[in-house]
Amino acid sequence: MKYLDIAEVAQRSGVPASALRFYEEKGLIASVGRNGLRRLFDAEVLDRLALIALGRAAGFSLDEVARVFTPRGRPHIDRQMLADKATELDNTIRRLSAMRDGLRHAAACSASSHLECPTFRRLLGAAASGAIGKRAKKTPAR
Amino acid sequence: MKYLDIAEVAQRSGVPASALRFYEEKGLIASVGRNGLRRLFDAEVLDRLALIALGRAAGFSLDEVARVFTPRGRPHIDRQMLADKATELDNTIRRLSAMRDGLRHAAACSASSHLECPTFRRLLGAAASGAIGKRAKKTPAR
DNA sequence: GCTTGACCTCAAGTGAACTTGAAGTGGCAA
DNA sequence: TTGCCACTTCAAGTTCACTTGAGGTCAAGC
Repeated sequence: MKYLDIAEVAQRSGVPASALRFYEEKGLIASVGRNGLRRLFDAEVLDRLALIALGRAAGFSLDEVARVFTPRGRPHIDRQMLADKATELDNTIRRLSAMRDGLRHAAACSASSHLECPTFRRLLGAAASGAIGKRAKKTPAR
Repeated sequence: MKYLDIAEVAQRSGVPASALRFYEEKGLIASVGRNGLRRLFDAEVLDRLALIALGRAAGFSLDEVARVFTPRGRPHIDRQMLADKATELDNTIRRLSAMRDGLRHAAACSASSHLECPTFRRLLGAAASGAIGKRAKKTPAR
């Protein structure tokens, strides 16, 4: 069988070598051996990395991914966990939709100052009260 | 007129005093004077804080809020900026919706291993390819 | 007048997820 | 055999948004 060296995994997965080493240290992935100093990975690691990317995209922290997605060895994913995460995403989506609508309105609104626009003020109130309270964030590009 | 001391602002806005000092240092808010050592704030600061919360909820960093939301003194919000942010939110929402659907499916899917489920693998592919690539994150509760 | 304690400043710490740098190693081409 | 250089390790640095801690001040109540 053909093993992949870290550069190849990095290239195929788009995950930098430094991150791969970091993931290995964290127990998220495992190398199958070495060629001299160099780590060798099984091609399966690519699935694993995809799974990690998926978890991260769904809002799991790396620690959560480590705990939830890979209890031991082969990934064995808890269906309830997935359903819960889906529900959580639903709430996030609802919040963001409200935000988007508010922003859209504010952008189109003709009030001289946004602070005078009732819709904007409602948004403001929601944001202040924490009814929105959470936020959408982009991953630092990678 | 009545000025608010930092504890009052903290209490009314829900933003801890330490964060208020931090915001002042960053130029996001300004105190109008002192009573002895103690900062005094105009009640207007509450609007400002709501605006900051709104910006953060919409995905702006504090630096962005400082630049975009308050070019100088009174907030003067760029409508184009708002529209852009709304569009960005739209994309985020679309991505998250896809994620949610995928998770939902995976949770219900009967394939023995998620890795054998075609829908799950498609999700995996999307996550790996960066088609999803960004993530939703919660603000640390506050 | 004196104590109290909420506020002050400034520096350092936190946590997540990596990246960067310095110094070292070893497989492979010439 | 030599030398290259992509890889290695380990420690420290980075960014964001704050929080925490130590040591200090002062308006107000008794």
